[in-house]
Amino acid sequence: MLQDTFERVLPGTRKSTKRHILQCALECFLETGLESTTIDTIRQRSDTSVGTIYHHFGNKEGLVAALFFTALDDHKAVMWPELERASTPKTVIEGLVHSYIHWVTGQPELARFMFLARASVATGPFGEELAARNREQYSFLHKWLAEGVKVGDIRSLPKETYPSLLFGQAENYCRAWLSGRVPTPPSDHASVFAESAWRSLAQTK
Amino acid sequence: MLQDTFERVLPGTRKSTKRHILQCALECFLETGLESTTIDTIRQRSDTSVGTIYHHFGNKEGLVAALFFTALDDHKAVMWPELERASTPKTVIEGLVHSYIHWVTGQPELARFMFLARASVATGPFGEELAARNREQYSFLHKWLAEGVKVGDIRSLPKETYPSLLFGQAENYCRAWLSGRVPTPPSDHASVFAESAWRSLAQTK
Amino acid sequence: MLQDTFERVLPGTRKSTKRHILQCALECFLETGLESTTIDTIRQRSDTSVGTIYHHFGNKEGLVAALFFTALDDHKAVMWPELERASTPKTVIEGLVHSYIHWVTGQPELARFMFLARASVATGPFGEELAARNREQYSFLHKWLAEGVKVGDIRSLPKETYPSLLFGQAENYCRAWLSGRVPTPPSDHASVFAESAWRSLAQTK
Amino acid sequence: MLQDTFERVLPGTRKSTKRHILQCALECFLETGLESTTIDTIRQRSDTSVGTIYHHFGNKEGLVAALFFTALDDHKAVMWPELERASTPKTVIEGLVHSYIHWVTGQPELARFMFLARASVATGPFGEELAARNREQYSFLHKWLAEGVKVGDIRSLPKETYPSLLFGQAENYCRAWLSGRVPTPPSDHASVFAESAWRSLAQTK
DNA sequence: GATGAATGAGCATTCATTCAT
DNA sequence: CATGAATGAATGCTCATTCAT
Repeated sequence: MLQDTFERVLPGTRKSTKRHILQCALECFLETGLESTTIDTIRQRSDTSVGTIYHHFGNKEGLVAALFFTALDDHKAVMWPELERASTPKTVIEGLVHSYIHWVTGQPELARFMFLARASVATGPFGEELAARNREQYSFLHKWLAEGVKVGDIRSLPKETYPSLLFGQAENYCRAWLSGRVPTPPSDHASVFAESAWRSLAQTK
Repeated sequence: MLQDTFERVLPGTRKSTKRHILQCALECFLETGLESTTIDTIRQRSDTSVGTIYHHFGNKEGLVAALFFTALDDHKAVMWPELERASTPKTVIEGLVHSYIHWVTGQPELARFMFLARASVATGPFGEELAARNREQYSFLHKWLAEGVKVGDIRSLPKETYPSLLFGQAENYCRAWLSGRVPTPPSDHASVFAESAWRSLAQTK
Repeated sequence: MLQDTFERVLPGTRKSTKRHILQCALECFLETGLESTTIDTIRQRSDTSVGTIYHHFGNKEGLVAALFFTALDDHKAVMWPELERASTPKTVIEGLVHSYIHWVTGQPELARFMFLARASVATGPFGEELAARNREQYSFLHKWLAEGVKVGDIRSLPKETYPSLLFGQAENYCRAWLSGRVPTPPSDHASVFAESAWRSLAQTK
Repeated sequence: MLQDTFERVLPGTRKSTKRHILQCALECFLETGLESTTIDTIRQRSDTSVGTIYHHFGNKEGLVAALFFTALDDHKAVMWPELERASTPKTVIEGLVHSYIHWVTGQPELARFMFLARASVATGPFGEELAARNREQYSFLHKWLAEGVKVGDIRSLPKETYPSLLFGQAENYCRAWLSGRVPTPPSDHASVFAESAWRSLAQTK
């Protein structure tokens, strides 16, 4: 299953070598952590050479970033459509939480890697790119919410609290599941988190 | 202000040297990260010698753990009393969120350090100690919630989702604030998160 | 101007690719040094491929040697004729110094490269070829000087000191100019060095 | 003999380890060249550890610089006194050349190393320090020469040509000797170079 | 001729840790 | 208690060179 992650995620990437290294690196990072994984570990697992790794990714940071943005793209592709589904506010809000949980449950490796690598990527040379993508992603959400506030469906709250109210609970549980602190997959509780998000955001008349 | 953190937190520690090293190490870890901070960096900042550092903390992991459990103790001392305050369920739930946010806002360095070091401590030789403390801490909470469920104040939900529902939103925002992604301190939005937590957990009759 | 160096120096080289690589390699070596210049740097600047570079020059050492001997040929072509000009000893000696300075001033890139690469070439597999060329070049000079000594025009001195007495001062200044330690081009002081060389070598009756 | 170089040159250096590493590094650099000598080569020869080498010198560049400035100090200590010897201009000029040759002949290892490392040091982070020392050193010489010009003993020439006229010939021969191109030590020809320098600089009435 | 992916030995440097003083 | 010289395994990365296409 893990073997196929990048065939699905990066179907355009013909170069099997590059994709293969990404796959192996992901496994190494998840097993051993970002800093503890050495280039040589990845080389052994992927059965290539350090030269090849550097040829394709420049350096370790570049490899991490390539992996991270691949995950981000995949995450985004699952999340976006939800906002555009014409439906009631409740359905959209709950749909967003469901989508988030669906992605994490479907791609636990990529999800864990994103939690693992976010701080590192944000600090490194690709930090600005990451920040830009985040801004772009949330601007859509904020536009949708602003509309909901105007119509009287959504509570009027400080803008910066919305993402936390919407995803905070689900994310917290996903972290716990991904790190093994709780055994039950978030998908089993998706409705709980979806409903709580709606309770948190809904304007009660 | 930062200078006094450990005088308040570790009033018993007479040895100014040890406390001084802890303070300097905290600053280094926050500025440079756990792995990137070297013993020599801490030595320079604290103007001692590597020998002294090893004398007091055994090794780098021990230094991190000392710092982490100091923070955990402080955090716990602020959080616990809340559960014991006799009051309405709503007040207790909201009080817990307020306490959490109060601590993070009052000890941002320690809070950031806890987010920074948790994974490392959990994996290392002090992992079991950390897990035990967590179990102990949450068992009180779960007992209190079970009571609320029985009485009909609290929604009956999977036990493992409660912590996420209670703290997830506040924690998510605190992370964002501590990492600089949002500028407004969580204390400014404490009521929002407190109320949302209550909405998420309250049994609506 | 630099663009044309090899069109003048290597007019026979039809293959513009080869000449282009030589030109780019020269620029790289001068800017970054012999060892610090990598094949990949040259590849980037010349917009070719490593394969092409290796196809034409065998290896890095071969590229350096090709450049060096090109410079040596050019240098020789300017210097030789001077010895054959029928004239007074003074004119010949001064002419040699003038020629040397004229070449360095006219081909500062090649001259700098010769100073840069001589040690490397002398140690490498082309060392013997270089030594042979040097012997050949100086044998003419020594023959001419021996004649001058016999006739009583030139001081009788240890044979091995003549090259140093003749070119040492000019060379020292040229090095200083090429490395930027002095701003005035050697051509401005050519007569000073020419006259001093003659003073050093002339038999005072 | 080589063993004692640094006991004479750095008598104040008590730390035998540091001095020992300097000595071994000098030998390695002379045998193998600056770039081709690896830290590990020096470690093997000095029978210490890489950690110790880095502890004392920071990095390879620092080791080269330490060696270079040690040589420069020694060179300076031999050259300076000559200018202060009250004597005829001819004696001073010839004395300077003799001193130069005497130092090179007496410290061939240090002399070779200076030729080897100068370019590297000049380009690196210690370049400005080197330039400053050179300026200081030559300012004395230029003052002395200016006096000689005023009195009518020394030819009036462009200031920047004097060092080349004075030392160029000797230096050129020393380079040839140190690199093995000529077998006879410069000391055997010291008078030739001293006299030629005087001929080059003397004002002929 | 031209290309560039692949190779892997080799290198400078880092850093936690030890221990004699 | 304090010091800091010494250690050496480990690591990220470089780069000349090869070779299949």
